[in-house]
Amino acid sequence: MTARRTNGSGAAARVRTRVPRRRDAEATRSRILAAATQEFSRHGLAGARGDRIARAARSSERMVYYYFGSKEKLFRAVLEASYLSLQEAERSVHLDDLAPAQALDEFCRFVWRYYLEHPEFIGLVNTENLHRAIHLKQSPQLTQLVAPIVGLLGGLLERGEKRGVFRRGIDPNELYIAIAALGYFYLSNSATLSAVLGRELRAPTRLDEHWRASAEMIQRFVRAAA
Amino acid sequence: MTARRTNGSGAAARVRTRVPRRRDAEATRSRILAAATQEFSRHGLAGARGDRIARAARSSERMVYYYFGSKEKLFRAVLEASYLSLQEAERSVHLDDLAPAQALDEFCRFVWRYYLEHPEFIGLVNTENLHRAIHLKQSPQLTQLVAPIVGLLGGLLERGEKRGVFRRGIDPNELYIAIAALGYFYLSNSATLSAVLGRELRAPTRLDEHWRASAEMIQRFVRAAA
Amino acid sequence: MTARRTNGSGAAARVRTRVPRRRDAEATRSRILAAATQEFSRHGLAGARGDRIARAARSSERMVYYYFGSKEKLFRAVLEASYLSLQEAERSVHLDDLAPAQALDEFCRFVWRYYLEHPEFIGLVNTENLHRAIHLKQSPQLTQLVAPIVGLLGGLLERGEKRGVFRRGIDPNELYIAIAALGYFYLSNSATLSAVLGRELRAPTRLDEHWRASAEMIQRFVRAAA
Amino acid sequence: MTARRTNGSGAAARVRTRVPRRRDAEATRSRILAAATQEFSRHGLAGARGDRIARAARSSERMVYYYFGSKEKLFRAVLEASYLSLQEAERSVHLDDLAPAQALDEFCRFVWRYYLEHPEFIGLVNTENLHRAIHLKQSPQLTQLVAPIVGLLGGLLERGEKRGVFRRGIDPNELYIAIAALGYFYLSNSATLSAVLGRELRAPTRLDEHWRASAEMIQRFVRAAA
DNA sequence: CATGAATGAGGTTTCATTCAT
DNA sequence: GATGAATGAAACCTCATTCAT
Repeated sequence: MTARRTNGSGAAARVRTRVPRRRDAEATRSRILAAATQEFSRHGLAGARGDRIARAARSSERMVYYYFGSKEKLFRAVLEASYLSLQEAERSVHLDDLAPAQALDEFCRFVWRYYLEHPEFIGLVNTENLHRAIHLKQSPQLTQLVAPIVGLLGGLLERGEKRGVFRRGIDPNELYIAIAALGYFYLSNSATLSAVLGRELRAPTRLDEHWRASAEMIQRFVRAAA
Repeated sequence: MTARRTNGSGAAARVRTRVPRRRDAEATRSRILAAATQEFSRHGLAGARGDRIARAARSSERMVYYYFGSKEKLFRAVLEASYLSLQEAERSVHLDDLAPAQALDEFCRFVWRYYLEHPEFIGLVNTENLHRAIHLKQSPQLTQLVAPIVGLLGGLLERGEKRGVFRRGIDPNELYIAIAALGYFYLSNSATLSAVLGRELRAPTRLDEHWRASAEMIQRFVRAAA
Repeated sequence: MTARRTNGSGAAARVRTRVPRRRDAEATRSRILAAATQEFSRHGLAGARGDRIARAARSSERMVYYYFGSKEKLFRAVLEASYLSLQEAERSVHLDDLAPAQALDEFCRFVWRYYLEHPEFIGLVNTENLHRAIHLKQSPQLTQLVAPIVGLLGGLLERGEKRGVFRRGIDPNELYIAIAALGYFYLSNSATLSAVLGRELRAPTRLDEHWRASAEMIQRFVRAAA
Repeated sequence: MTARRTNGSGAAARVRTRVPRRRDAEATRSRILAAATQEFSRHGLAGARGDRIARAARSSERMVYYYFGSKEKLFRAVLEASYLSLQEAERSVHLDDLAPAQALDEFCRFVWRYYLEHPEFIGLVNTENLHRAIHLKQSPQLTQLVAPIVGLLGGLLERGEKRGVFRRGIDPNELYIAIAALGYFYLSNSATLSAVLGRELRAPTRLDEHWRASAEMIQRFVRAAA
């Protein structure tokens, strides 16, 4: 029912003989967080199971409560961590050195790649939307989280507009949503869409085709009339 | 599981015009189905509660099992009914009398409206994607369900192409997905997006703005170069 | 959930146009009884399922209650019918024309054959013993049911004793029990015994061997010392 | 399912001699097992009730699942424990120091006594036979369980044969079955037999008489012709 | 004579969580 | 800091049975 953990991180134990469990505790905590991220993403909040999280984290259910207090608090912790990861990734996006159209393409690619490589993020966000974002609203640090990235887009639009390559009057928020929508929806709904369209949307060629079509759509949307 | 009874006992109906509906199987069944549709959409499969469904249907939990056998089978029935409703609605879309661009606009409007007016559909589809479409795959009648509507789009693209108003080489499947994505994602994720962008996406003006921007994007995507 | 029965026993309907359902009712009743016999025998009283009985009888659960009132009453009816069948079969045993030893052999063979050919009887009796014979005790006609057959055995013992081939002082009741035990136990417990002894007790050769050994044991038990 | 804890915390035991046994896993587990043994024996698998088991074990239904996982697994555990108890008891039978006939008598007495003193065993075995030994077959350790005791009988037969007191050609398996049959059937079916024969088979005198008659029958069966 | 609809009560099982050491 | 034992509440589901026609 509950896994035992032979506490034998040899090296660490040898180095710090007086503070033996310190790092270990942190490690346990983060293994639980990682396991919970997968579990909540794959099964939703109601469908997530404490024992599966404990097992996947090579810890015990008791520890989950020890560190996180309750299932809901654990979910909030997972959600916060996931959004912060996204924000951190976004910070690595630098578009200033590129021509506007190319920069926008780069941005689209970033968003698409992030969703593609972080399926757990999509699952968590869907779950949170099922719950009408109540957990998100409880984490003040997460509100207005996307501001910087939208700011980035806004700057890019302005730059492109000045150079005459982008048309005027495009709302950066709407643009952000459109870019997100084209990638997110495709991946989040690939299972039902594949069934219903009768073709496998996760096939590598299809994924690539979709990203290209999406980027094209975004470009044509912002492009100034020739 | 249980036979349906098309309630057309003409004589009885004539005698008692009030139709007490106490032992009306079809009515009970469909009240349960409607209640379950809401419940599953709002809480997912794992989060849905049998007693809430029973109460909302003004029936008993026992009846739920009498008609549908199990929670999962009930979910499947709900899913089938929802997809069939969509298909039926799609059948009412006629685009042949309109100019291509206008027809495409009409199509976008239809999709957007459907999602807007059927939030329960979005909830169900999200839930089904969480489950990797296992229930959908078990309902053979639902596979290839969207084929007709994609065919419609394909015909439209061809027509526009011939008239020289649409460019060539656009995959109707991709176009369908893009149109769906722009509407679905916005509504499905409005809660988290509102929190994270710091603005209420459900405000009537915003909704309208979004539909307009989406339609514009689709038009620009297919439009032949001037 | 419940089976339909297209009531079309053509011939009967044609012959008696005024009393159309009479025989049908009787037939339904006895199909239910037969189905219940199997079900109770195979699953016990608690494990028996009304819907399985109804389905096997090509009738409905409602009819079961219509004819028998309750599960327990149905069980009693089954039990009574089964014991009466046994009694009837016993009435066909005639031993008077045979030499005592041969007659005893014949008797053993009868008992063995009956158990072998009526596995449902064994199941029912086991079930009734689980319930400490409360149903049997409620059916006054069934008490003292075996009296005649024990009487038969008693007569046989006397006859053999007089001829000097059987020894004295053998209780016919005990003899009856012993004969029953050797056959009943073997068949009733064949599943666990086969598993535990590591050999298939139901193999035709084994069955025959056992009957022979049992008959031999009985003969040696009653035989007068040479 | 859950690890056992051999309750040997010496120090603690020394401090509190009363042994409060409140959080004693092994004790709880075995109380549940004992209660379940009675319940399954008395009511069969389908008729057994979880709440009765919990109450009799002075525990909770929840604990039953904590330790045994499901009703069926609990039944399997009960069955295994019961068969192992029998095997253990059999190990205490030593026949080598007695003359063959006397040893055989001793053996018969042991079997009879075991059944008489372990009515729960008979109930369980009957239940398991109702289920065609599916649980027994799932417990590999229990297959071929009776091998040693049959071996014992085989040795005894050989010994008696050499001394000329037992006749040749007797299958120890058949002999074992016969001995078991005579005792088991009498006790297992005492309720129906009593009703049907019109005499109380459980009366102490009757019990004794039966054991004597059975032993006599076995002796006469194996005895070499004078 | 027959039946589909309905149901209360209770069955087994699972869940998130806390106790006691 | 960590753990195994324990638990109340409620989940899903099944059963024998009755209602209303």
